[in-house]
Amino acid sequence: MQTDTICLGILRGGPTTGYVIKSVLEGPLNQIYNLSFGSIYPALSKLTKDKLVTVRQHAQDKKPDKKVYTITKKGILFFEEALLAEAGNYVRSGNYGDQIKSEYGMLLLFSKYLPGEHVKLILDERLLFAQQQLKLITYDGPIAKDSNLNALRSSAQGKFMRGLMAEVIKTAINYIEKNRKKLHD
Amino acid sequence: MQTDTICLGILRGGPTTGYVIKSVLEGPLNQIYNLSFGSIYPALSKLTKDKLVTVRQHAQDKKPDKKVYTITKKGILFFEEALLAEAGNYVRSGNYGDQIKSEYGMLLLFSKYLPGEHVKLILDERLLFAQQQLKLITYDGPIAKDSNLNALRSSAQGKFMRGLMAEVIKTAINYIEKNRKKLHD
DNA sequence: AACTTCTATATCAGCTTGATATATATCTTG
DNA sequence: CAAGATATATATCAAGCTGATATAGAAGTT
Repeated sequence: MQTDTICLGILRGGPTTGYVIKSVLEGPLNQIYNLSFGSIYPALSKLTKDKLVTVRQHAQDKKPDKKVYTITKKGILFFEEALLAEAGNYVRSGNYGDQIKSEYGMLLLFSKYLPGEHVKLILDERLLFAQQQLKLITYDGPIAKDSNLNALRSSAQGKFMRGLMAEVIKTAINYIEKNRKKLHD
Repeated sequence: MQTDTICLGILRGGPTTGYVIKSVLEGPLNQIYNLSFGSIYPALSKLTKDKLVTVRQHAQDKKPDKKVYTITKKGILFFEEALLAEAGNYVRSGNYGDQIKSEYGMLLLFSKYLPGEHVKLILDERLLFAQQQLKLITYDGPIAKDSNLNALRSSAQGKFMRGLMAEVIKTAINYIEKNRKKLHD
């Protein structure tokens, strides 16, 4: 999905800054997608130039300028057309992620070249990490940050995706616990 | 994981070509990682220059040259050290994939801006695709191609990863079937 | 009081992708 | 059987993305 489309989609939930767009992608939704500032900031500049968003520069006394972006009517139309036009392509992405770079999957595949003790450790750490992720995703308490993230998280779509991710992680944890003996004695 | 390390890891299973390295990554293991030729060929050149692999150029009558790469003793040592050194970093990659670009996840998150009919279609196509993926991963019949892929697929590690992926996909299919009504009426 | 983390924007070398080019062999289908 | 499609095989490159780095004040922690 185009970086532009993703920025517009998040701005559809309300005006916000580039910094917050990144933090939305890094919160409970971090299993789905991520973008670096090096992609977000140029995208917002381009969107501004194309009049799909507007900027209000909050020049605060001593703080650095805070640029709040708002999606325009033109931007809303553009966003919805882009989604419709490209939806078909996204169906064939992996489960869940088409541009997959699973360092961990490769590590396990190659783990036969590692000492058994080390493999044990790697699996222990992994289970811990997975449990942390599960907590992060299923956490339903208040989040400060931004109303934008709240809206996305509590929408029917946000709940659906969080539920899906939680189920997937639980499955993975169970699988590793039951089958790890096959990778080390 | 470095492209170099991945190439070495696959060559650890036996000598082969750049073309086959790509096809190994695209077979039943495609849910874990992928690399383009634009990454693989330069990596193999670099590895050759560093004496971690050697090349035998099979200049066939009319066919284009076939370059078969073999890992050297130096390469084997380098590979195992690299794995050990970096293993800790890979534990904190996502489930499963840290550099996640799930176009589909974003599409579902944004699906509230799409007509219900369209959302229905997207979910139907997705279920079909997931079932295809499941078949590809669980397929246990003979594969021609290369002994390298066969070895990786039938190793304890390969079986473990394929089992994990299969469970995860099954979970996702069940979840979508049970909860899809929340995304369209 | 010192240190760390958070908010906030910006840049850039180096790497990766997806498309494209080239050339032959083999398989498939009307 | 001929035509067309697919598979084998390497290579290149523009466009885009990441991870690191720089900057700087605020707020929280020890």
